[in-house]
Amino acid sequence: MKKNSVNAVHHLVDTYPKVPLTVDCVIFGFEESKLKVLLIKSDLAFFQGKLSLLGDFVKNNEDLDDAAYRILKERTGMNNVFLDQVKVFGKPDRHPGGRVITIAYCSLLNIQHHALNIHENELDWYDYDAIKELAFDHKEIVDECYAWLQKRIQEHPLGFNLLPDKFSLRELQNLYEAILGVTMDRRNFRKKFASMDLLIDTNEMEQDVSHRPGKLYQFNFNKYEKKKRKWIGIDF
Amino acid sequence: MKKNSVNAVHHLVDTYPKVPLTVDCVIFGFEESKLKVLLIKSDLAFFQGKLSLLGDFVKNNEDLDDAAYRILKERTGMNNVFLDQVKVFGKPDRHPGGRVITIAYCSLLNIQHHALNIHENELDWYDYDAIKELAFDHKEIVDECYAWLQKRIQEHPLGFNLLPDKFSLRELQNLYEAILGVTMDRRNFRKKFASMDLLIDTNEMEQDVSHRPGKLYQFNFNKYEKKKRKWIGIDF
DNA sequence: CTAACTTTGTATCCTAACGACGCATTTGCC
DNA sequence: GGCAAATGCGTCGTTAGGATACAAAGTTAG
Repeated sequence: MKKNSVNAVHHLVDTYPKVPLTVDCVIFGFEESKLKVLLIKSDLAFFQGKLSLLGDFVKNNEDLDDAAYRILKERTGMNNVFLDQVKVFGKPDRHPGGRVITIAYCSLLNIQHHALNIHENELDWYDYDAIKELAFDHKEIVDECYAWLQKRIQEHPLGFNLLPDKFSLRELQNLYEAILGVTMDRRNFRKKFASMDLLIDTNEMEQDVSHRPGKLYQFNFNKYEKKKRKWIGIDF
Repeated sequence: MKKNSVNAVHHLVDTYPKVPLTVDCVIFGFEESKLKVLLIKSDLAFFQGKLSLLGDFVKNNEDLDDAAYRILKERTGMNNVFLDQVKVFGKPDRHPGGRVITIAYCSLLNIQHHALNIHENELDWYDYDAIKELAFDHKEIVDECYAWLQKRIQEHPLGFNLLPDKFSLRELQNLYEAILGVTMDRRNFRKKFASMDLLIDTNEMEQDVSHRPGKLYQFNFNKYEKKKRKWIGIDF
């Protein structure tokens, strides 16, 4: 009875058109006050020379998020990094080899933490601003993820994933300025984050700076809980 | 040369695992101060009796957004409605008939506009609050879309898609209160929208209300342009 | 060593937005 | 006409955000 309906469903599903499914990871980093993206030389001869995102097909019984984490782990050796689904790209002609749907994931990681096995894989960091053209529709994907990041970083403490464990307020501000493409007043920025009460003063100071060193802080992930938006968040 | 590389790519793509791909539409409506969702009795015997979202598989050469628009058109007869991609759901076991990936789209539409062909299709509106269980993982999908809507409606003028062309400020406030699950001060709400200068006074009044009628307004889509967020949008 | 320079860190002032609330006005209903 | 219910307008106090002043700490050039 039940088994019959399951069989019927299986038959139905078998009649569906099927498409290959991939995951592409837009991996952002931050160094020298610049937003970076991790890219690799495309492995397709068709795109000879062009750069592309890190991606792979989704395995048969693999969850989508797991696929994205797997790619990150395989390519960078990193575990436990921030990762979030952003959007699906599925134009019928986006892949030269036939239709391929891809799910874009955005990831943020601390460059210092994984300076490893970069070059052996033809993998490297590129300034986001300098990216002109990529293989497939990857330029479009990167841009969507960047827009997503700009928006998200203002309402959620993601930025800290891009910084070292301990950072100065100036580094934090440089991060925000680089991502949002604006300049802000140093003192108001400080005031803002001080009032949020989410930074831990480590009682350590910057080293190797050629001017007055600033205090180093850590982000207090424990203390953070999503603020309940007051209704008057209505703002458009 | 080029043809060779194209052939090679085709062969590569052919080796990818393939999955059926569907689109599911979460269609919100608003009536009697309540947020509604358009649901249909599942066409699978497996889910006998349970309700499900409006969905269909994506055709071979069909763009994803087009598929979502097609479903809306087919099922509701509506064109030109608001529609946006929200998230992909791809747990390997989310469909009883085998793996099926689905892309959730969120749509908002004015119930008055399409009171048509509802019942002939076993299609009907249900209070969002009363939805307890749905076929597949559709409950989870609806909830994600609802969360998406709550967030989105505060920063983008979507709500007007759920209202008649002409509406009173009370109706507008009821909409926001229903979706955000809060109560707001009537006078501040009025002040807020007045200051935004996006409502056109139609010089008409409500009809058929059992108390003092309010003015009717229209939303001025032309005048709206996305506000540039001041940096200090940082708020978490 | 000292003066000039750079950057950090704290405090103050002003304005605009927001939340709370008072109240007169307009309609329906008895 | 009087009451209830909702609309429409205004005011007041608080607060967050932007601009600016200035002292403190450390580096570099003479």
